[in-house]
Amino acid sequence: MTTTRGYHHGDLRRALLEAAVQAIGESGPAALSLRDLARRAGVSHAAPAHHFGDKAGLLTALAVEGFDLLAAALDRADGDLLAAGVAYVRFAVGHRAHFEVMFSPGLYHGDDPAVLAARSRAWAPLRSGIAALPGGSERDALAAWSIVHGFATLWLAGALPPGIDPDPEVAARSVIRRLFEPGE
Amino acid sequence: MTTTRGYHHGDLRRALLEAAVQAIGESGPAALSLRDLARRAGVSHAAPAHHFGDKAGLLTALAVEGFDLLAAALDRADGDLLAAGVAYVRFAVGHRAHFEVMFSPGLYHGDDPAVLAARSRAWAPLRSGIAALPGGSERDALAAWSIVHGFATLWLAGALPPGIDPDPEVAARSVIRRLFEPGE
DNA sequence: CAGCATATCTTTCCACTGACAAGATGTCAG
DNA sequence: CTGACATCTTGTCAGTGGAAAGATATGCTG
Repeated sequence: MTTTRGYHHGDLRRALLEAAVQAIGESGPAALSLRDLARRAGVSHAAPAHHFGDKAGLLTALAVEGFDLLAAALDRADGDLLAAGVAYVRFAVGHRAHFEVMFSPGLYHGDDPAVLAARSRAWAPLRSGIAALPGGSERDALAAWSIVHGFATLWLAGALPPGIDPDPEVAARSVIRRLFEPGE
Repeated sequence: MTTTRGYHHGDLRRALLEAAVQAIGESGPAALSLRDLARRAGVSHAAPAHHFGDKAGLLTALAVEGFDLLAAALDRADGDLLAAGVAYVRFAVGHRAHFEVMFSPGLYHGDDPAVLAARSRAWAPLRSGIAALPGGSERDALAAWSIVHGFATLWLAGALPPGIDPDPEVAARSVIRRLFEPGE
């Protein structure tokens, strides 16, 4: 909890973003209510507007934060493509609220400069990891991104058939490896 | 099904579903309004409740319709996995409204029996196509589904980097092939 | 320290939404 | 014709997003 130090609230912006993550985790992005966030933060229902303009503005900030977190997680894989793929899935499962918003462009201002910049920051590590691979092509990068993104999305949607390994990282590792060793 | 014919409206249920597809195509599933659908269909704001109960009920019906459409499209590939993958992407792009709802489980009653049945109908063709492949495993099915679903989702989200083939089917075919011929 | 400009937050208001209840209307069986 | 029923309308309520205008704390300038 942030200290009630400094301004009226302390750091309302941060508090609202954290409340949003929690609320989305409970009921999904569609059911998000600005007034509910304001209640959670202990301020009036109009306070959020000052920081984010409107609901889409708040979700835009959340998307930027998400892309930055994702970029950091992928960077930590340090060129290891399999590790990066697993990190992608780990991020999606561990930061479900961010992830769901990030890839629901109808919810926020996708053409916001901050979003565009953060998005490309997240895309860079995967791209360079592919480029470092012998014979790595644009198509390989697209295939790698598609497979991890698809797996993560299906996992979050609960659309995967039963019988999958209950640990998303284990299941993801197996699926991603399929991209490198098709035979086995 | 329950398509009663020849009442006040004619077939309000159908009209509402089609209006929903159109409205979602314009503004996304989050901005969907039952009252707007009622206006589009020329009925009062409370008429939809009688057919679908509530908003989630309407989206449940839309999801079932979507899974059935998808199952039919995949069946038409007739065991050809590459064709099925392309058909998956074609469905997602061509029936964006259905697709977005289908994989947003927070929006509808995902545990509805009709949904479960339709979902497994859609999953069956891909599964059997994999099984028919020499050495086809559960992991292969998962990888195939992940890659097409991921590509379709990223395409719809507009998250793909520039420079991709503007025709989603062409780009998808190239990516999917990566699963079969990793070398080239 | 004093006074002011500004960022932050509150109060008030409006149009809209989803959901419910009760009544009206068309359709069909007998 | 009549009653039963599904269909649709009207009226209502709490909750929401957003705008406008006022209140208050904070930091800056002198």
